[in-house]
Amino acid sequence: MSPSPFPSAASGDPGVPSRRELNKAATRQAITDAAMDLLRTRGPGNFTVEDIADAAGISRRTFFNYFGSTEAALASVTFGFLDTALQQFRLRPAGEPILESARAALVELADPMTVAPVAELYSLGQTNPQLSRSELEAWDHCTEQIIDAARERFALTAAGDVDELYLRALAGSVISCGKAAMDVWFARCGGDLAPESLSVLRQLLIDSMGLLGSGFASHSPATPSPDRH
Amino acid sequence: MSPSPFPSAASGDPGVPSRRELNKAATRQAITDAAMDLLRTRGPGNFTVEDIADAAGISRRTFFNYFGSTEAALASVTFGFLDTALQQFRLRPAGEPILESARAALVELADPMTVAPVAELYSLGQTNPQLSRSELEAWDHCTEQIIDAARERFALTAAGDVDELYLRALAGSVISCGKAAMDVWFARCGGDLAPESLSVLRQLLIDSMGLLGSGFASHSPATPSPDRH
DNA sequence: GAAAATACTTGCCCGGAGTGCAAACATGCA
DNA sequence: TGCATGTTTGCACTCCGGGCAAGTATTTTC
Repeated sequence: MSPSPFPSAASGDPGVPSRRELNKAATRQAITDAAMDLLRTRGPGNFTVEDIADAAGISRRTFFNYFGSTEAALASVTFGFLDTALQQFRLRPAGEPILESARAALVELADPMTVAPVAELYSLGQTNPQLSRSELEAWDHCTEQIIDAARERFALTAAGDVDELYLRALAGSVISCGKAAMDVWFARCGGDLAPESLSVLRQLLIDSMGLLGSGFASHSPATPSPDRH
Repeated sequence: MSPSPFPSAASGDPGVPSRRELNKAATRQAITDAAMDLLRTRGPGNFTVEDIADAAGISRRTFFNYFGSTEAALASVTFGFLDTALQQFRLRPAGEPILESARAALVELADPMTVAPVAELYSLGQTNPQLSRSELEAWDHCTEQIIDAARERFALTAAGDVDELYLRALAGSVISCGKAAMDVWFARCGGDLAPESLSVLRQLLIDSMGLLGSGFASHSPATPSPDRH
C-alpha cells in the first residue's frame, strides 16, 4: 500500500485530515481504480473480488471492509458523479424555478472530467445486467437526495406542509429525464468525450428538461432535436 | 409436486397448454407462493433458497432452473403487476394523448386483486435493501417496455423517425410519477387495501399524471391534494 | 518518549449463492 | 411400445459476504 509519507496537514484542508483518514481514502481510491482497471481489461463479470484486492494491494477481507461487493465498488464512481449534480443543485438560489435549477445542475455534468468515468461504466454496463442493476441503485439514491434537497428548499419558501407527491414525482421525473438524455447520448455518441459529443449531451439534457417543463406538450414527437456539431 | 391429473386441453385456452407447460407454470407458481409465504412469516433476509425449495416441494437445484435468486422469484410478482399496466396501455386508442393513456393504465392498477401482492412486497421491501433493489429492476424493465409500446404507437401516426429522447424521457417520467404515487400512498395508507385507501391511490395516480402534464407548473407545492374519503 | 487506548488489516473459517455436468425421470410423438 | 426431447435432481466446485480474534498501525495520555 505505501501511503504517501508526508507529514499530515499540508494543504489548506479544514477538519484536520488525519493520517488514518488519508490512508482510508487512499485505499478506497486504490480499490475503485483497480476495479475500473479490471473492468476495462477483462470485461464485466470476468474477475473476482480477490482479483481486485490483489491489484489494489490489500487482502480480500479488507476489500469487504470498504465495499460489500464488486458492484458497490464500481457504483461508488457513479455515486460521486451524481453527488456532483446534487451539490450543483443545492448551490442554486432558492427562489429559482426548480426545473431551472435541475437543468443547471444537470448541464454541469456534461464536463469531460466529470462524465468520463461514468461514460466508461455506462457503456460497459450496457451489456451487463449485474452492473446496470447497481447503476439503477445509484440513480435511485440520487433521487432520494434530490427529494430531500427540494424539500428543504420548499420548506424555506412555503408556510405549510410540503406536498410529498409533488416532490417525489418531480424529483423522479427529473432523474428519469437525465437518464433518458444519457441513454440517447450513448446510443448516438457511444460515450465519446470529444467537445462536440459533450455539447450534444448538454443539449440533450437541456431538451429533456424542456420537455418536462412543457408537460411533454408536443404530441408529434417525430421532430428529433437538432444535432448541432 | 403432484401436478393436476387432468387430461390436457380442458379450458378454452388457445395454443394447447401441454402437460409440460402446465407443470412448469404450476412449479413456478409454487415457488413464488412459497417465497411470499416465507417473506411474510420470517421476514426479508431470514430464509434461504433451500427453504423456498423445500416449501415448494422441489430441489434447490430446480429452483435455480426457474429463478436466478430469491429476489428474482419475488420480483416476478411485481413484474406481473407492471405487465398488467402495460397491457392496459396497449389497449388504449392510438389517437389518444399519451399521458391520458398512461393515466388510464395506471388507474387500472388501483384494484384490490392487482395491487394486493405488490402492496405486501412493497411494504416488506421498504425495510430491505436487497428486495427494493430488485423492485427497481422491475420498474426499469417496465419503463423499457413502455418505451417500446409508445414507439410502436407513434410509428403509426408519425411519418418520420421517432424522437428517442421524447420517448425515453416521457416513459421514464410516467413510471417515476407512478412510483411516486405509490410511495406516497404507502406512506399515507400503509398498503391498506380498503376501498377508501384504494381511492386515495387512484387519486394520487391521477394527480401525479396531472403534475406531469402541466409541467409541474405550480411553484408553491404546499397544497396537498385533497384526501377525499 | 513509552505505554495504553483505539482503529485498521489480515487470515481463518463457515454458511449460502449460483452453475456445469451427467444420471434419472417425465412427457411427447410415431 | 420405444425412441426423442425436455425436466429434475444430486454432486462438486467456485465465489460471495461476514464473524471472529490475533496482529499491526495510529493516536492519545501521562
